[in-house]
Amino acid sequence: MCPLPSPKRAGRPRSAEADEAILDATRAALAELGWSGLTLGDVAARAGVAKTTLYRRWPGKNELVVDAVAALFEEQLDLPDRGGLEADIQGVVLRFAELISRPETKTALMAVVAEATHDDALRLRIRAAIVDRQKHLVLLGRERARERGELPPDDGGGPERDDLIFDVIAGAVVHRVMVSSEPVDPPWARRLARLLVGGLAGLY
Amino acid sequence: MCPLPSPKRAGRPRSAEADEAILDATRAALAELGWSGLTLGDVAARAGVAKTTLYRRWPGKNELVVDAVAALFEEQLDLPDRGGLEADIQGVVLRFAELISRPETKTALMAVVAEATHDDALRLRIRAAIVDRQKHLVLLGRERARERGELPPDDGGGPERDDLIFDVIAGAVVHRVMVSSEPVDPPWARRLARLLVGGLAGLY
Amino acid sequence: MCPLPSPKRAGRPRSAEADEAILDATRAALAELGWSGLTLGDVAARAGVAKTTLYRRWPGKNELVVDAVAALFEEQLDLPDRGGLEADIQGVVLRFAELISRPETKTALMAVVAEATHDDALRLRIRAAIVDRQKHLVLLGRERARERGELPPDDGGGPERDDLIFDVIAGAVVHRVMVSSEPVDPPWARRLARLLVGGLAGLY
Amino acid sequence: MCPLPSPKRAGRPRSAEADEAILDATRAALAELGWSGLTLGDVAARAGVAKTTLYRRWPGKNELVVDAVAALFEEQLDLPDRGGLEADIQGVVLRFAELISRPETKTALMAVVAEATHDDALRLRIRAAIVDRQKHLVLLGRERARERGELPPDDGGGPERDDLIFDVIAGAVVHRVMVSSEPVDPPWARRLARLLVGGLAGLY
DNA sequence: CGCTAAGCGAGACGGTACGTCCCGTCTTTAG
DNA sequence: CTAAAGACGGGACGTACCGTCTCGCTTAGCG
Repeated sequence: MCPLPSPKRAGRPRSAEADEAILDATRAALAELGWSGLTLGDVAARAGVAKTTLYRRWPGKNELVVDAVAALFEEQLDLPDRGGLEADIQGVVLRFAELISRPETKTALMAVVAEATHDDALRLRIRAAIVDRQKHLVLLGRERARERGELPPDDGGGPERDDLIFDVIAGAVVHRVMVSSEPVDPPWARRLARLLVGGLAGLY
Repeated sequence: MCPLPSPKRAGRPRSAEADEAILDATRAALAELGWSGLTLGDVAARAGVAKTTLYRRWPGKNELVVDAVAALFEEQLDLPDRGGLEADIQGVVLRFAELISRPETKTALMAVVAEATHDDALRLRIRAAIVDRQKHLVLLGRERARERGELPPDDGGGPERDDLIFDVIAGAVVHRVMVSSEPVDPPWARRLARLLVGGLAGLY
Repeated sequence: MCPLPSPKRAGRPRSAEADEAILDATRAALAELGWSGLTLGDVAARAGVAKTTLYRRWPGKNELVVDAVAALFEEQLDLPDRGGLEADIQGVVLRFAELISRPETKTALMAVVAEATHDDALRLRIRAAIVDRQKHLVLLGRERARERGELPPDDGGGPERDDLIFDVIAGAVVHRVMVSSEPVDPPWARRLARLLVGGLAGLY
Repeated sequence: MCPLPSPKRAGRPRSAEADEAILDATRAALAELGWSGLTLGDVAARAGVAKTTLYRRWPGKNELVVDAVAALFEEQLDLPDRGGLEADIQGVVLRFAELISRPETKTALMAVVAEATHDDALRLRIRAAIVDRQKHLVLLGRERARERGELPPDDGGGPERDDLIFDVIAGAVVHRVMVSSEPVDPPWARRLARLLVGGLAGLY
């Protein structure tokens, strides 16, 4: 993922345990203290690792947190086929909500996105590690809908439509959780899914 | 607005110019340095004011920034009637996008929301100063649509529907600007509006 | 001595107690830990002071230690008249030895002199704060000897003779204490004094 | 000399080139950076050697520097007979001055002596490697003077007199070079020699 | 002649101190 | 009582070295 030194190196190799311990400690500290309370010295102490070891791998708080959070998104790439577009959307919504409602992601995601407004490299990292993985789920759902005939086949409309539907789903979930501070429960998810299914018909 | 109005006080009164200078300096510093680069000492220096003066009025960075950004939302409460639901939604979307695309809001909004995950008072302040004002626009648009007969009259469905449509609109805009880093231009706004108008029909 | 800001200043004035506490703590830490074990953070903690307070007054370890040690030399400027040149020299020797044999000076003096080989400002500081005060005693003794007629009056021989006798006395004492690690006791001092008195006769 | 000679060892023997390269690099780094700027990592890099190689031979900075400097004193053990006590003293003085005025010795000697105030083993090492070699010269000069009849034969006065004259000569030279920062040139050396010859007459 | 024990380079490791920056509070003088 | 100025105690920062360790690779000598 992030620390990818050249495959064959002289000297003592980096400890893989340390990597894992640091990321675990980061998530724990985030959940406990929040973004602004997160201290790299504290993370190092929790991980039983020297501060230098941490800085050898990540340039700073932002990048570390992105990787720590990204790990949570890593294996969530699949989604059961629920048999219909509306049900699939509802599933995606609940999956998103589950991930971003965890205490460690809730406090971290917005903060790193805020930092990314002044840091292009960070933005790319976030996109590669988190956003694109979420997007994959949305596109997967649309593909299934096409195969089922619920949506017309790809007409070469380009990626704009991808972006629209992804921004709507992800944005709505994030906004509800973070700004409105309301839970994303199955009823809400179903209403959102119904709204989108109804609207998509008119778009294609 | 925010600094405790303290109706009757002895001694030299507080300078009103200072308030404005501080908020202006805060916005300038935000746009220039981003949230994490923002320093209260630096804001005070830009405003030509002592740090004490600043702390006398605001308890900390978070609250100051909320007020500084809220001022931008203050007079944007109205929206011309564009004659139809889809056009009105498009108008709201573009209005939102315009506000949160400014450099000072872009970097600040996400950051304070992130802080608010661990600070209830801050969350209330954000809601009162910013979110509710945005929400007002959305509700205003729905009311007009009802008056025009584009939507059925209020059936007492409660505030859930308000929350859904607001989270969808605001969330989509924020996500496109902040996460996808794509512009919210009239074509995109129109496609979003069409999606929602299509979907709303099925919800009511 | 060292922190001499302009006489009239805005803002809170620097604490004189802090100055004294820092210098005391420095001497204590020196005596306890030696030069290389001395830590500015530790000094600050002993003095009950923040590290920043310390750095606001002194640029680094070297300068702080010079001032801390110099304070010991400050009031040792006088010397009782023992009635004769040899006795006066013996007195000076014992006085020197007493000062540089203290644990805090013993470890510190050589170290700062070593640092001064690469730092001209430090060398000047040492000279002004410590060396010149020692030298004063030596010159005082020679003046008395002239008044007593033990030495011929000043023949305009210039400062070279001052330097010779001072380097010999101070150097011998320092070398015995630091390098030979032998005590400077009255018998040794008397033998040194006799050597010098005998030799001085031939020089003038 | 210093790296444990370990008469019989299995495995690959230690590189003798490395030893020399390390000591050379140490002297170069000392002259360039001074004591406090000297870094074992830097020495290793200059010597083209791994840090481990260095630590396998010396326990630390102090010991390494003592050995590096001592090498300079190693072959300076002899002194031409100048035909008289005063001339011999002058010769010794100039020889000392030459050695301790080099940039690498100037900065190193005082520093290791300062460290030795808290480290007995280091003090012994310094004495054996450096001080005793200097002392040998002084005693050699006195022996010659006795053979010439300039000084009375050894009356069993014990080593105290050795220590006195040695501390005076070495101390004066060191003090002039390090503290007074004045050159030890032939005129100064001659005046010091004359002072001592005159004084010694009265001591014996 | 091939084993084996040590040396060697490289560089990661846990740690300590550094000197700086900012925080939020305080103590001053001036108005 | 406010304001500007600036020192204060405190805490985190990111860096530099320390001295140790773990690697993969020589390199000698002994069996």
